[in-house]
Amino acid sequence: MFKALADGQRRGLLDALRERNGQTLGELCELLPELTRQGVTKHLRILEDADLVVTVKRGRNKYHYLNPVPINEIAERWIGNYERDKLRALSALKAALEEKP
Amino acid sequence: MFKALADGQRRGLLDALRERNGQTLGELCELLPELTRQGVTKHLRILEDADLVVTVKRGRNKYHYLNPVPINEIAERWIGNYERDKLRALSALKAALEEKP
DNA sequence: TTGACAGGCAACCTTTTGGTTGCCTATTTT
DNA sequence: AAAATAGGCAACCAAAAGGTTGCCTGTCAA
Repeated sequence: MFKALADGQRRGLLDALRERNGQTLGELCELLPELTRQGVTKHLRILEDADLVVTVKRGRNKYHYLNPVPINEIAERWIGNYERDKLRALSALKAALEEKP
Repeated sequence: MFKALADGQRRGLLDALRERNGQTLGELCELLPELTRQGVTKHLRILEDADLVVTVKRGRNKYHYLNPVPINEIAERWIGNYERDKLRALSALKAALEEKP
């Protein structure tokens, strides 16, 4: 899940879907001209496995939709925890840096 | 930055620092007994480069501190954007899935 | 001052990741 | 029915990530 987000081009795909949801593979390929269709497919597969995009196949097309749920989970569970400790960590950091050698 | 967070053991190190801030390399090594000291060092280097931990060297020890700032930035910039579109994306998703083939 | 302790550096190895090419299937369109 | 369109699958390849071993440098304590 973090791994899926760890690649810039994949984040780019998510951004593209955020701008216009429900794009097909071909449309998304146009946004990454430096990659082949299969390269894009692989990235989308990873995003799909991470449940960050969800797809609908209809006819010979496959439409890709952004799924905001798992990102929300990250925000709430992981980042939330660290946020909770934000001030404490910052003050500990400050204290450590201010101690005289 | 996302890459730094993409590894489970690195997230484990951050968790360890969240529990007790300012640990030395040796202490952190005890938390990952399956890795050698140098393995842990490499992970810490990556976290340091990503500015997720900050270190203070004193004497022969090096103390590691969690830096909550970049995580906060992720939460605000990246996740915030997607959050903003959360409802919109969800409804688009729902609409797409409900369309009859 | 000698030895032990904490950590750094560099070379090396293995697996994963990002990407490609080539071919195949299914749906449209004409 | 034929040709074009949209996508899937599998094998292969290069580069990067994760990890190891071996040795070297500082710092503290006996």
